[in-house]
Amino acid sequence: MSLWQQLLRLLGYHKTTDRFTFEADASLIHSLQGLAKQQRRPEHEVAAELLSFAIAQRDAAEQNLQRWEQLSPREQQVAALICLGYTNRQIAARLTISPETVKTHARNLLLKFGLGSREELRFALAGWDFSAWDR
Amino acid sequence: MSLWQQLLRLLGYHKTTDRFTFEADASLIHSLQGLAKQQRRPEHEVAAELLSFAIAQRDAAEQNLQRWEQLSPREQQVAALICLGYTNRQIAARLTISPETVKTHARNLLLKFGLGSREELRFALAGWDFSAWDR
DNA sequence: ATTTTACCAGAACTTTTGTTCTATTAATTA
DNA sequence: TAATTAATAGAACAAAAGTTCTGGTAAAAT
Repeated sequence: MSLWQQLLRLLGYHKTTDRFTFEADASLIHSLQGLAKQQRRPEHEVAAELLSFAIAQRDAAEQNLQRWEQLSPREQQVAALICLGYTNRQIAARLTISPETVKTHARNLLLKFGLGSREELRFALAGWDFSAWDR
Repeated sequence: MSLWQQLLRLLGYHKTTDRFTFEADASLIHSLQGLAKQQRRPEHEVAAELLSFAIAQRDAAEQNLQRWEQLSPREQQVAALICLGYTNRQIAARLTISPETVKTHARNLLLKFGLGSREELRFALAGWDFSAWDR
């Protein structure tokens, strides 16, 4: 019985793996084995924990999406550019407004997110892809 | 408890009973199903991706530990307090040095980490527990 | 019709971080 | 022994973010 099948079984699944998924699993199996050996724990246990960790990350991302949707168009623009790492001055130049206005929008959107700084915003939305806003 | 042990603990290095693991799996199944449904993808595929993501996080943490160990005692102090969210002034007061000196140590430790700002440091070490440095 | 609210715009002032430089000391290297 | 390096300490200046305030307009509520 393969590791993946062990995992699926642990998770209560009884599906067979197709060929594509198996290839991806090969590298995962290797990583999992390395990690499990390092931790001296069974692979399936390590895998379950890693999944739990990853899913928690996703749940937080879901909540942030709801907050994102409450932003005004302008606030979303500013938020995206903040997360892309631009300074107020750079954002201002891009949106043809003043840096002070950027700060105002930043303040407002942070309030809607319930965050205290743009660093927190960048941290909260770290897994998001804002490349579409970077034209 | 050493920092390494703290880190391992944060990374979830602890023994669990079969029973605990089983309970965790039930919630995992639920979460996985929800996520897979949302993404309209097979559960095992989503799980593989999540695992991949989680393992990448772990690898990065390992690398950061090596960099941490290259820091001088003072640099570790400053790094820990930075990650706990203190300002230069606050750190200076605590270590009875000037804020300028804090900045110098910050500069030096960031160089050793290969990072550009304290925000990046806080991001890189986000999963670490620095409470022991917060007396 | 008037008031309220959300959105967009902006400025003055403060705080914080970043950048570049200087100096001393102990340990190591040439 | 002199030179080099790492660690620790510090300051001047610049850039960036944070804080508090103001103002105009359109739409919704009173």
